[in-house]
This record gives sequence, structure tokens and C-alpha cells, in this order.
Amino acid sequence: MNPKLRDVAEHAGVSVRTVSNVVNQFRYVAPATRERVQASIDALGYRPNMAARTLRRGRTGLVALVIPEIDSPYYAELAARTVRVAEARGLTVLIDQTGGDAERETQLLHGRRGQLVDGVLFSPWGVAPAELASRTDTVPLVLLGEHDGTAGVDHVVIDNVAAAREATEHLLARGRRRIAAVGVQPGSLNATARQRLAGYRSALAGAGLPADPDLEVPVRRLHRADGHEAMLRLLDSPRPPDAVFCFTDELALGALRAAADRGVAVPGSVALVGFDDVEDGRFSVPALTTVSPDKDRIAELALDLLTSGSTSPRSVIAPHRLVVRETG
Amino acid sequence: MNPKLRDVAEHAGVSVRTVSNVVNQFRYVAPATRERVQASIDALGYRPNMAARTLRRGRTGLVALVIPEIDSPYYAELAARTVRVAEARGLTVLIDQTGGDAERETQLLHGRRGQLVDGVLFSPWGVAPAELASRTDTVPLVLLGEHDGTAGVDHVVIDNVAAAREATEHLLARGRRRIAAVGVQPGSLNATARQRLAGYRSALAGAGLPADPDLEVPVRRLHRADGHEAMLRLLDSPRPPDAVFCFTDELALGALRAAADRGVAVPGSVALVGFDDVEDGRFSVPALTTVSPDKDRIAELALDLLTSGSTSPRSVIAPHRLVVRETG
DNA sequence: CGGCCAGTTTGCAACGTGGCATGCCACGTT
DNA sequence: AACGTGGCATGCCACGTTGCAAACTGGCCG
Repeated sequence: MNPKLRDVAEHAGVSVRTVSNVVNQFRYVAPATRERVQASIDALGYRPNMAARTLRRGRTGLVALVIPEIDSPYYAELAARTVRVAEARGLTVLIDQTGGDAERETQLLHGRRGQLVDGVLFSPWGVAPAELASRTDTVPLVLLGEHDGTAGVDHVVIDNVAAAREATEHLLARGRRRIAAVGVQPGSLNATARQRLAGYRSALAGAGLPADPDLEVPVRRLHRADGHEAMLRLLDSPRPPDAVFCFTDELALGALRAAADRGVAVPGSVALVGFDDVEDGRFSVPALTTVSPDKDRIAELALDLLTSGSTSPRSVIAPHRLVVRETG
Repeated sequence: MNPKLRDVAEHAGVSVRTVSNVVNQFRYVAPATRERVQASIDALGYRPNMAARTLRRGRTGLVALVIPEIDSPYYAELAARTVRVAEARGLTVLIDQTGGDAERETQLLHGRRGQLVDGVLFSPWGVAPAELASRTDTVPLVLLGEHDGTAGVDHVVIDNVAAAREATEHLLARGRRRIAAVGVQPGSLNATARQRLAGYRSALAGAGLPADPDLEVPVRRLHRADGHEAMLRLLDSPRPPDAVFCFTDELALGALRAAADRGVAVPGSVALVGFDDVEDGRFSVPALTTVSPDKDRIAELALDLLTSGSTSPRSVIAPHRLVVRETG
């Protein structure tokens, strides 16, 4: 059995309470006492029992990060930053993968975690806004990336509509006229995809171009394989596009590979813009032009909201910028 | 305040203990009672308090995954699988990033987590074997990937020496004679890099080729940027190699980009083999030839070891295979 | 010389849960 | 009718910690 406060107290010849005071850096402990207790702590190898501490204090120091999948580079990069920021604030991050499954998302939203965590950072995929509204769990929640039907929940977002519009306008400015959008999520409640589609359409409309349904390509998931498949379809179609705006870098990297498979020059014949600015895109050949959300800021803002303890739901917008590299 | 057993008990008109019995699926509860209690649970939205449960049971259901960084694709993919396997066994994974810092590794090794976790999956970077041996913490530990100086700790590994030899032999079989190794970690205690170097050398020796120090390229970290830099140096050297074996796919992807920067054809002028088989390498142009460790198996074996509760330290070897794609 | 205060140490109680042992009831058996 | 048995429900306690408030110490001021 691990040593507990009582063991240390006996060893040092003081009360349990005094040992606790030493462990918790309480101000009024005589230096001599502190030293003696510390020696006993080291000698016995005492470590505070988190369960007991949590039970007493009412806080666990744990934060759940709920994301579709940790091995998607955008989420991996976001998770890395979240873990770092959280640690700086004395919090530990616990990962929940939903696989983009709405059912699982709903479960986690309604506190399947019991009192295990002090807060939840939730990056929703397809959960219904109604589910958010009907939440009875009292654990603080911050949404990452959802914005439609803000049902009284804290949000950290980037301006997806503006970002998508900028990306599309960039392609228009380079003289592209037949611009496809890859990443549409039909029948899904995914708000992010909807917003990026809206931004894309808005840019086209601004340039006086009609929306062409054939150029709005749906995909099942947002992975490289989906982008690959979608791009092949586009390139093999009767009237292939001269540019493609992908809703994620992963899609774009798959599309890039598809262009290579078909011997289509990028950006010569087809320009390509992604979204997320993941590390892979900086080293691809050619390097990916992409929308870069400020992930550090997102992680910071999210934890700010989570720990601020305010009741009024707030919506915070993190900055983004277009990073022009080689694909378009 | 969240409802507790007592609140549910009052609401249902039974004892606290009976509610507990319902929650824990105890056998002898009359169907009618069970139903009534369940109704109260639902009505009040009761969730068991993990801290109290943990304190009482002595187990937390948490497992720490200690890795250098979650946003490195290999670790991201490993983490994704670990989280999935753990969940299937009723465990939750908590991520600790060491950044490859030996000091942080040592801390975590010596139980900085208190009694927070039931076990630790540890993917060491540069921690000294002596630190492993001097561990006093009683929390079960499984090492992922370390093998030198096995100081009485459970291991899950792949045969790095054999894998590296196979990769190098593959290049030799394709007629390459001047093969560089990128990823050497001088002055680091990193065992993995040492083993891959050993396998590389062994293959060269087997082909009767001398080891050329100029071809064993050290890098600071194992990221794309490091591979990029190392490859540029190799290509700009007086006698560039005709093949490069990178110790990770990330290094290889950086090297691939460097070859493109210098207009060097891959695999025409320089062949390239990576290690890890991460998703990115399947879609790169050209697609990466690589050593593929069975990550699913690694995650399963690691959790098997962790939960088996045996005392005798065991070493388990997960399978790997060479996946030949386009770069070599 | 008494009282007060800052500094220091301590005992008690409670956080919410599950193990244990026991009580209780109805029914069937001897 | 007494007894045993299986099904069901319950009370008490401890898990290891910290908040609270009280208690003790010595020094210094009035």
C-alpha cells in the first residue's frame, strides 16, 4: 500500500494536518517543521492520493478534449497545444474520440464522464444543436468550431465564412474561374462544412459567377482518401475545374495525390487551396496554400473560457490568415 | 450540487445501499425496485462521482500515455489506437507530452501523477535505463519501444534492428550502393535510433560495404524539418548518396521535399525508405516506401501487459513488415 | 504583570461511494 | 409447526484528504 498522510505524520512525529499543510504549501509552518516533514515525505516516497484530494476539494484537475479522432493532423495539432496550455494551468487533458459518431457525441455531451472532469472541450462533428440545448449536465463546456444555433454555450471559433471566402477570392484573383469545393457534408449537421460552403458561394457570387452543383463535391469523411477520390472524379469529369478549394488540408493532400495520379499539373492546370495549415502541407510537393487558423490562440481561448467560470455564454473568434505557398 | 446516491435514495424511497446495488448491477434487486430506482436516477440525472468511487475501489480506470508529442503522426496514430483499445476495456487514456525532455520523462516515471492513474504506457525518448531501474513508484509500467538495458520492466517493441536491416537490404537489392542513414541521435540515450543504426550497418556489412561516417547523418529531432535539412546537406555534398534510409517517415517526408527543392528525382536519382508507415506517406508524391510496425498490435499488447498484473517483467515483440511503394 | 496578537499546530468532520455482515420476508420442506 | 433456504434490502464503516475553527506558544505592548 502506498504511504498516506498518516504514515508520514507518524514518521515525522507531527499531526496529519501539519503534513497536509506542508504538502499544500500552507504559509504558517515553522521552517524546522517543514524541513522535517519534507524529509519524511521523501523518505517514505509519499504521493498525494488524487481520488481523496478530488473528493475533498470537489475538483479533479482533469479536462476532457472530445474530438472526432486524434490521428487526424488538425486535431493532433490542436490536442498538442491544448495539452500544453492546460498543463501550464495545472490541468490534465483526457482524450475522447467520437469517430464523428453523433451518438457518441451526444453521450459525452450529456456527461457520460460522471464527475470525472472539471470541464469539457468539445469539437463537435455532427451533433444536433438541440442536443446542446437540452444538456442537463452542469460541467462547464466549451465548443470548438461549432457556431450554428448557439444554444447558450461558450464557443471558440474562427470566422469560417470569411476564411472560405478569402480562400476562394484568392483563387479568383489568380484568374481561376471554374472553382470546385470539396468537403460538402450533405445530410450532416456539421456546421463547419456548411459555413465554408457558404463562404465559397459568397465569393463566387461576388465575382458574378453562378454556383455549379457539379462543382460542390460531397465527401463521406474529410480524410486524404476522400479528397483523393473526389479529385479523381472531378478530373475525370467532362468539364474539370481549374481550381479546387478543399475544406481541410487532409482533403487537399489527397487531391494533390490524385492530380499526380492523373498527371495534372498543380498549380499549372489546377490550383489547390486547403484549410487548417497542418504540418504535412508545408512539406508536400508542391507545398499547400491554405487557410491557417491560429491554433495556439484557439487552445488558449478555449481554456480561458472553460476556467473563467462565467455563466453568460460567450462566443470568441480566433484569428486566421491565408498562407500562400505553391499550390495556388 | 450534483445529485448523489442519497438524493436518489430519498427520491425513490429506498436505502442508499440499494441505489448503489442498482447502479452496480448487483444481482439481488427486485425488478420492481430496480425499475423505480432507475426512474429516480433518470429523473434526477444522477451520475456516479468518480472520485468517491475511485477512493473506495482503489482504482481510477485511467491510464497515462506518455509520449514525446501527440502531433507527431506516428504518436498520433499510436495514441488513437491506444485510446480505442483502452476504451474497449473500460479504461480512459490521459496524455502526457514530454517534448522528448529527459527531465520530464524522469519525473513522470517516478510517479509525478500521484495515484491518478492505474498504469503508465511510456514511450521513452532519452531517459536513462538507470532511471528505470531506480523506480520506486508502484504503478504498473509498460515501455513502448525501448529495449536496451531492460531494467526489469515490461516492454512492447518491434525488432528495430531486423526492420532497419530489411529496409537497407531492400535498397541494396535494388542496386543502391551509397546508402545514407538519416536520424542518428548522437549523445542521446535514445535506444530506438541506436538499434535502427545497428540494423542499417549490419545490412551494409552483409553486402560487404564499408560504413561511411559521412553517410550517417545526425539530426536534432526526428521531424520533417530535420529530414529536410539533412537531405539538403547530403544532396549538396561532394558525393551525394543514391539512397537514403530515414529512421522515421517524418524525416523521409522532409527529405522528399528537399529532393524536390534540389530537382533530384526520387527514386530515379535517390531512393528513399522511411519508418513508421504513417498516413501521410501513403499519399505523398511519390508515395513512401516504409517499414510498417503493427500499431494496432502494439496498442493491444501494451494494454495486455499493463492489465495482466504479472510481476515478472516480460518483453513482447510486435510484428512489422516492409511496405514497398514508390520512393524506393 | 496581564492581555493581545502573530505565528504555529492540531482535532474533528465530511466529501460520496462500495464491502461486509446482517436482517427480514415468503415460501417450501421436514 | 418448526425450520431452512434463497431472494432481497439495509446500516455501518472506511477509503485519504482538506476546510474549519479552536488551541497553544512566546513575545511585546500597555
